[in-house]
Amino acid sequence: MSSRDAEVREIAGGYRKGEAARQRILDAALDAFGAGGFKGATTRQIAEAAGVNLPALKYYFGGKEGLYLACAEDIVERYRSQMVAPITEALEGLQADETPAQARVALKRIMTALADQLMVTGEANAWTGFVLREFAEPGPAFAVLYEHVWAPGTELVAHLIIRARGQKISLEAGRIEALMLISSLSAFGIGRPVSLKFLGWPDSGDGRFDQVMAAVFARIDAMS
Amino acid sequence: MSSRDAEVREIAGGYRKGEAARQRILDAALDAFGAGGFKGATTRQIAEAAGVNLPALKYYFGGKEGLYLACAEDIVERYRSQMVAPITEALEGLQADETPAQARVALKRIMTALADQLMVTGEANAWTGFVLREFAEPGPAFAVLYEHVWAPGTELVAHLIIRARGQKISLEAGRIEALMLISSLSAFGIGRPVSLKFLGWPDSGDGRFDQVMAAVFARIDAMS
DNA sequence: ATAGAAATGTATCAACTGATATGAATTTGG
DNA sequence: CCAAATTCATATCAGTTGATACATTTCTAT
Repeated sequence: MSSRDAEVREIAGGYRKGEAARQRILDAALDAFGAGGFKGATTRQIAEAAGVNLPALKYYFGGKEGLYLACAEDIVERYRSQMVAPITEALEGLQADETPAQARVALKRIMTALADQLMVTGEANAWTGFVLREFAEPGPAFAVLYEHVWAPGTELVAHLIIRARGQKISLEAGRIEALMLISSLSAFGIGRPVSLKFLGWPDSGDGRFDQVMAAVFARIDAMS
Repeated sequence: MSSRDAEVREIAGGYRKGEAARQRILDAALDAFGAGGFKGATTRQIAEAAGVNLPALKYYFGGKEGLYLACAEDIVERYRSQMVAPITEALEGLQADETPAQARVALKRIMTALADQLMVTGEANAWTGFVLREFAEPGPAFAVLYEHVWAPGTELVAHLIIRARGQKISLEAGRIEALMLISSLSAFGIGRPVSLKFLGWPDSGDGRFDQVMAAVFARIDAMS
């Protein structure tokens, strides 16, 4: 009976006070899971970082696994809220018969928004770490991340690339190029600390972002 | 005193019998650490997979952390043995004043050898997982991997790109391009299972590798 | 073959981890 | 203000993990 309380409470809003705690736990869990993976993060560490006690995790999320899954859903939500605009814009362009040049513009918008999430946003570290670990060894959160974020996003980029190339390459070739274009950003997502060290950059602020995007744009412009 | 036995034995060859066990442990550890990270792998799991008992890990490597570090050194060794040839070849070309076209050829060789390690080699999964996790959250093995593998390899690719572009871009721009070119392979390294699923490929055998390399080559040929 | 070194095996410990039983404190609606 | 639901805190359990003390077996050199 007490094991069902959490689920019930989660669905039916209920009191307002707990929402703050719930969010703090979610944030702390995202950081912890993103840094150390599922097994690398401990519930005690998360609880302490969130400023709550241990049973609160069970109370709000049913347990460690439920918390992990809630993190995945939260990531999907944050991703959606930032990417909806450029994605719908790009989809409209594809349905209309846009020119290769127009497709390149849409592709640049998509990649900029994506790079912004990876490089600039504060929670990026947790975001990328979480997704990457889940992809490296698919777990319970893989399905939701793949279906709602990765697959549609990559497919969209693939179609934009095909359009940018004047429909002269196959769907498969477009998908391969899309995978490589997107994963080339991982150097500044999950691999950011290493890349910054390699470039001798103390931080990734200001013009740094523009320099990286210039390289991405050059790559897109080279699609003929 | 017993804690120093392992180090002594490790340095002075000693008896031959143990080398086989030592190697089995190392292989099992690479798989385990690569799949689950440092905390995700348990010493019992490694010992069982290696067919030895628990204290053997301490006996041969001093403990879990020593084993982890030994894995990093092993990775460096395997990388070196496969990459020495194309790397020295490329270095010689750079010292001679090779043409952009020649630089592109050398670059293709490097990327092919790298992709071969990431995509084809059987132990690739463990390799990429291990390196990636260590880069995501630098631990004790980071230094050796960065200094001996990542930094020199990426710097070489950067110089080749600059040469391929007729010395018309800055060192920094070349480094950024190098980071992105190399990390674009991660889609088929650490992200291989997801990429295969996305492409609808049941496995990554045969012509698959060629298709990916065709995309990489096209990207290199587009450097003008 | 035999002494000593090397390798393996048994048993166990202390710390940590996730989970939860239990109850107190707090908040909400009437 | 009060009863009920919600939120939070204490204490503790059972399982796991890394480590190690200790005994035993196997191997090498002489």
